[in-house]
Amino acid sequence: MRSKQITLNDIASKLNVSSVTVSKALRGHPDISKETTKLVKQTAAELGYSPNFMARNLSSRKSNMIGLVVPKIAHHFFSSLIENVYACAFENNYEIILTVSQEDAELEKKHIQTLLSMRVDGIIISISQSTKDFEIFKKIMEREVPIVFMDRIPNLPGCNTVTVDDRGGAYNVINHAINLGYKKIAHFAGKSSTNIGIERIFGFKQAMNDHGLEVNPGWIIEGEFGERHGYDSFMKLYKEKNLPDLIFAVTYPVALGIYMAAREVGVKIPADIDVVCFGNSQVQSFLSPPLSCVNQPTDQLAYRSMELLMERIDDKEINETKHIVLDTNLILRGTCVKFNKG
Amino acid sequence: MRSKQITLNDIASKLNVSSVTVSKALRGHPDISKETTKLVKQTAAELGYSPNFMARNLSSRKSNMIGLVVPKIAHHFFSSLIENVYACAFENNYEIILTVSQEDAELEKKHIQTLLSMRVDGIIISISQSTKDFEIFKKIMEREVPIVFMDRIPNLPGCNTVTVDDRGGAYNVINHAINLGYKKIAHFAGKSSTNIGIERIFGFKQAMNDHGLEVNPGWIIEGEFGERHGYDSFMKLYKEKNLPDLIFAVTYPVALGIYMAAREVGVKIPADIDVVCFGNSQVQSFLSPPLSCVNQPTDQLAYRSMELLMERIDDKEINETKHIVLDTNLILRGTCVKFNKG
DNA sequence: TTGAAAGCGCTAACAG
DNA sequence: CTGTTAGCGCTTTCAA
Repeated sequence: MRSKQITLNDIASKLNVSSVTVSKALRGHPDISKETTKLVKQTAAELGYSPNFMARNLSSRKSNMIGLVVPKIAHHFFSSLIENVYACAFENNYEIILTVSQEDAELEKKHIQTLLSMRVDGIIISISQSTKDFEIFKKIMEREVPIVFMDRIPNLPGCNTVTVDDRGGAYNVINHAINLGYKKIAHFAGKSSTNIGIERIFGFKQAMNDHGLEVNPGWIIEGEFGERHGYDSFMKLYKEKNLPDLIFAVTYPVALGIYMAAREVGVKIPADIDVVCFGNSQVQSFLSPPLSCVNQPTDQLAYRSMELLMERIDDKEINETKHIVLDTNLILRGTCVKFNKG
Repeated sequence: MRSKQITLNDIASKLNVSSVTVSKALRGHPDISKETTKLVKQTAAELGYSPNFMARNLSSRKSNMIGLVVPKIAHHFFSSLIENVYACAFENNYEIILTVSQEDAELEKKHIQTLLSMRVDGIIISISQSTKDFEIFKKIMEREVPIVFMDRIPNLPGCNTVTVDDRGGAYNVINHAINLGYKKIAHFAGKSSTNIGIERIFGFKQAMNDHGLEVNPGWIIEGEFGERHGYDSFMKLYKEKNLPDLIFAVTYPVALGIYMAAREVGVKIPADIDVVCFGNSQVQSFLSPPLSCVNQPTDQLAYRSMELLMERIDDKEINETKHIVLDTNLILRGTCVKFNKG
């Protein structure tokens, strides 16, 4: 197969010049005359030349590739994030090597090793919910491969992060709810081993406290970020006959799980119980009822992460660590807009 | 940065053996004694050796990378497809290089060139809706880089394809609807420049014909695959006071656009007008009303495509072209289950 | 069982 | 402006 691949030498010998000349011409190096450059480019096109990135990267010691590690792909938050990272990378002439950890720490580690082996110029990562061992991140940082943590970050000093103001977002939505009249509020929370889990719980509690409301410990239920958590936790409270007036779901899928469970047992949203969640998605306005949420600026998350990473790739000498925190905003739709009970 | 990277030579000199020995040992080559192998692996681990894939690929002329080109990523159909391709690739020790064409033929072409430059071992592609020039695909096939077309395929002889039975799926759902009593049925169709557009239209027409129903030309509206098409087309018919009893949407996003428009003008689904679409998504059951659809087996699409591609990578001599067509199934939820009008 | 030599395709540094 | 030399880190003969 590779026998058919055209190389610099093929072009060079056809034109009776050296391969170096061809190499330079193809890259538009000012060394080479307009004439030659034009001629070279022309024959390259004719021959269907396709530069071998492997070889190029090997000798130039730059790959123009950025590794991206995410926990999931088939969720709106991440697919939107990914799409934006790709867009920004493309604008800046980088290739993205995307890997998916499936929320599994082991897999994540393997992927990182692969990326390192591919000699990516830098890495952007949203860590999995099960990642507890941060040794590998330390190693990467020691190796001086720039890395930026995006949204899901480890509790590790000295690393560059781009996150959303999870605490503030949670605070705002709960504050809004309380002002509406809600008092019995539950939080189907993320694991407190994750930053987003902790921060959202913190914002929730703080809002409750600021209003002098008691936090029922049974109403903070930690779990994973998927539908299952929402479904199971709702069912648990339902069976205990211990449903609150409002549930604040840590993610959109968790809210979906709540919708599912509520429908199953005939509990009406928002008449009997109300729901709001962290994380937006296009289809939320089509749910019944349309789901209100705390909106995360996924485009900003992606672009700022890329910019920060590129900054570090371009200048390895910078030692300060940056923590970019982005604002959220509340999107009110059919839930969490009116208190329905006496 | 690269100065810190450990190479085969570093390990070799530390152990007073040649780099060849190390190379072989690391790959578990039977040439090398158990002892040496063990020793080598151990020191490699100690030193934090990370093999340089660029170099490896360059000299072995195999990249173990597969290029994947899709039109979109933030849509359930594609993200699910991608996730499954990744899973299958991982099981088979391949890396996926994912690129997103954004439904743009030019971008798609660039991405393909990049993949070729990366010397991927093969390519899986779902072509964009605007791809009209198939020259590049011919070139790839001439170059003997295996390529498999998945779901969105070009009208090009001699290429390997894995698709869903679009025609049959469309036929079945319309047949079901007609049996229910629907007669005035519209199809918000895909562009007839795409295979899935054509096939779904064909299945639609055939079902109508088989039941002796007339196809109103104004009720087949071609367009793109996004929300916009659904919204605009609905509004068009609404303003013309020419709404049918049932709309068959070519994709799930198109159906979503219909929901949006219908709500805006106060047309009730399914009481006033009913909707059904091609393509499933987890959230459809949470829509109001839950949306019925023709389900595509994304896992099968992905796995069969990967298998076919790997087959061609492993044996370049095979000349026959394969066309794998997968069955769909109807998922009935809150729409298209009962005819509501006299 | 090990290693020396050659080369994958390209680029960087330097000479001409 | 163009070319020579050297080498990126690895694997593949082939000889020892």
